[in-house]
Amino acid sequence: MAQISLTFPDGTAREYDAGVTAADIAAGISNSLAKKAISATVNDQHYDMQWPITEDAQIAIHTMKDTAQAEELVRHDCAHIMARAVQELWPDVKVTIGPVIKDGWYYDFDRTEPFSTEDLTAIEKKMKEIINKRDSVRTEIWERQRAIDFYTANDEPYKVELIESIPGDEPLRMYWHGDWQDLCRGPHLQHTGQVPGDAFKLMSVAGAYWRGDSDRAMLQRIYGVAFTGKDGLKKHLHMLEEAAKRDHRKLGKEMNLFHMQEEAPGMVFWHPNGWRIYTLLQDYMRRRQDKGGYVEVNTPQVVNRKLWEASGHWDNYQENMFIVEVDEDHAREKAVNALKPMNCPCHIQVFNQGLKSYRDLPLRMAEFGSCNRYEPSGAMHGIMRVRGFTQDDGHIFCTEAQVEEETKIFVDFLALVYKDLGFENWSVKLSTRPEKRVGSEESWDQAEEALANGIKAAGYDFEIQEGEGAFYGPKLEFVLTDAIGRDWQCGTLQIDPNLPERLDASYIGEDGARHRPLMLHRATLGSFERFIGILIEEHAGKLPFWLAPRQVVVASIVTDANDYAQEVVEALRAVGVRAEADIRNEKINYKVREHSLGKVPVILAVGMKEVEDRTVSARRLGSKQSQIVTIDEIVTELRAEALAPDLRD
RNA sequence: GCUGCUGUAGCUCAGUGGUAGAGCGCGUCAUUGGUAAUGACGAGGUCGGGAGUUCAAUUCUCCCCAGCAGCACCA
Repeated sequence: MAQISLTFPDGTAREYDAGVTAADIAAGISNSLAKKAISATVNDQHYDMQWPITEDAQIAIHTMKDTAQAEELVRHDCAHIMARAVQELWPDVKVTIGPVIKDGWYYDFDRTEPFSTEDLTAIEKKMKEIINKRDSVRTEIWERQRAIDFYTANDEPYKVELIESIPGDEPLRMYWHGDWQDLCRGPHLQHTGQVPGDAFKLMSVAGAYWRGDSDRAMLQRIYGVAFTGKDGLKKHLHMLEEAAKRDHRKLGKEMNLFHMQEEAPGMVFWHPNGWRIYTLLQDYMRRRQDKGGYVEVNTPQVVNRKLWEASGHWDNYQENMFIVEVDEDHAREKAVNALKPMNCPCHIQVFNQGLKSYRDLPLRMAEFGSCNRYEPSGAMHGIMRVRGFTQDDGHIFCTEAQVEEETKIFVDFLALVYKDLGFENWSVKLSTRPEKRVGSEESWDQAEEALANGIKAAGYDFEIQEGEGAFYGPKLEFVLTDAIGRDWQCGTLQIDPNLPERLDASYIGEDGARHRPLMLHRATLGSFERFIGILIEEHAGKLPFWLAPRQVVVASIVTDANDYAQEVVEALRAVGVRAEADIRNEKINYKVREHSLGKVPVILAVGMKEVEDRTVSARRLGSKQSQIVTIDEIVTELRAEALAPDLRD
């Protein structure tokens, strides 16, 4: 038999027969390792203990201490164990797929009856039984047709379909533990007992379409989380609890920022506190955009269908538009209008007024544009996904040659804004040409390259989302993450040669002839609604001082200090700090507690001592300590802090 | 839009086939207190909307609306 040489992490190399498995190797090293081993990394590939190794390789054998590998295996085995538990409890349930995801796994089942909360408990119990059986995991490679015949005979139509959709005719890997069997790439643990029985939990059931296609069967998906030990699970559950406290819907209520109600689903009623944040953010963005060379415009909310027909929205986006029919007296037919779902067609109307020269390009046009989209009911989420929202929208009219430079300028701009607003972690995605698209391959090549180069020039890494671009052009997405780890696209930059064409935008070139400009759709925050939602969650409601709707409360300790409290408030207001007096007949403890819960960043307590000394006792949100300072000192300090980042020196 | 769950006082929630309860908040009074809840008393609800079953529905059934989780969607 041929010999191969395997090199271990400590650098030693050993000779083995070709086809040796990690299990053999571990057994050759020690009994305890053979028991503890869970998998191996062979030349950077994650190997099952049973897989034969046929070539010289670097090898590392893993135990549960190797968290990355262990978590992957535990979660993957949990998926299988859960599927087995479900089929043992309800033998007529059909299995489909069950991948590992962040923190856990899910598995999709086809079952007529819905899974109830009690069912989940029963499944968990059954899973623990299976784990306690310590059934060894066995794997075999099967010919494709044999696998198809097997699943056909076992009445598992989804598995048959899966195999048929796998391209090529390579043999497939089959796995067993006990009598239960699944088609799976692996790797897996050595036996079910290697899954810690106290470190997983089934979290929820929800519907999910077979193969992610809304035209196909709705399956039932069970989500679970799993870790390598029970501390991991405990930490995770605690993290979820903490995240729930940052939820912008909860904080929005607690801080009295906004509300929503049944009569206007997906529309925000901004309260004074929330609207303060909104306008501060808008003022800030306006100043930034002015400095960034944008011209601001404002365009109509209600526009006749003719424009939407010309732009293509009428044919492609109608089901997402609020349509307004007006039955005018004496009119032969009803006037049909739509609330604008996007600002771009209107911006081209502004661009089209008067002849434009190449000297006008790039022309950066901005609008805080209110849009309405009839979003599917299930898509709505707090103020992050709504039907009425305002974009910090902008369209850059430019030539192809200017795209790369404009991209870099925009990314720099966005990075500056995100930094000002306290975001360190955001990611960029480049979505490339989709299957259904317009335009030549060359123009797509050029557009994708320009975006990639622009972002690289700005100094950021990006991830490519193959085929996720708009039908008219590629796009950059700037993604922020909410409290419980859901990603939200906020900023965007999209190249669009299509709309200028459809709406006949042109400029006079150096050569005296008419040319078509390109249009770059871009937004930095995305929408104020979504961004404020993210902002609240990122800061857990404790907004930076300049954005805090209520900045200072001056709380009197005794009634005799009330006038003085009012005087301090006036001194702060005179320099533009948002201050209010709390002279209610309540104890200072009560006032401190209430305003702390209300996330007011600074509480100034004043009693008789402060009245006599002309001082305040200042307390920062989150701090247990207070500090005695003079009125002048606190006014100077807070006045500086109240400035938006772009107004500081 | 799809699957499942939920909807009771301003908020958070308990509860029942015989038209409802707590805590907080709110109002009044007392209290003048030193950095995360002072006390007493009081007001407040067609139990999401509609229909049905029943002597009787907030409770059971159906339809609708909204919210929540996930899926799909987000040119």
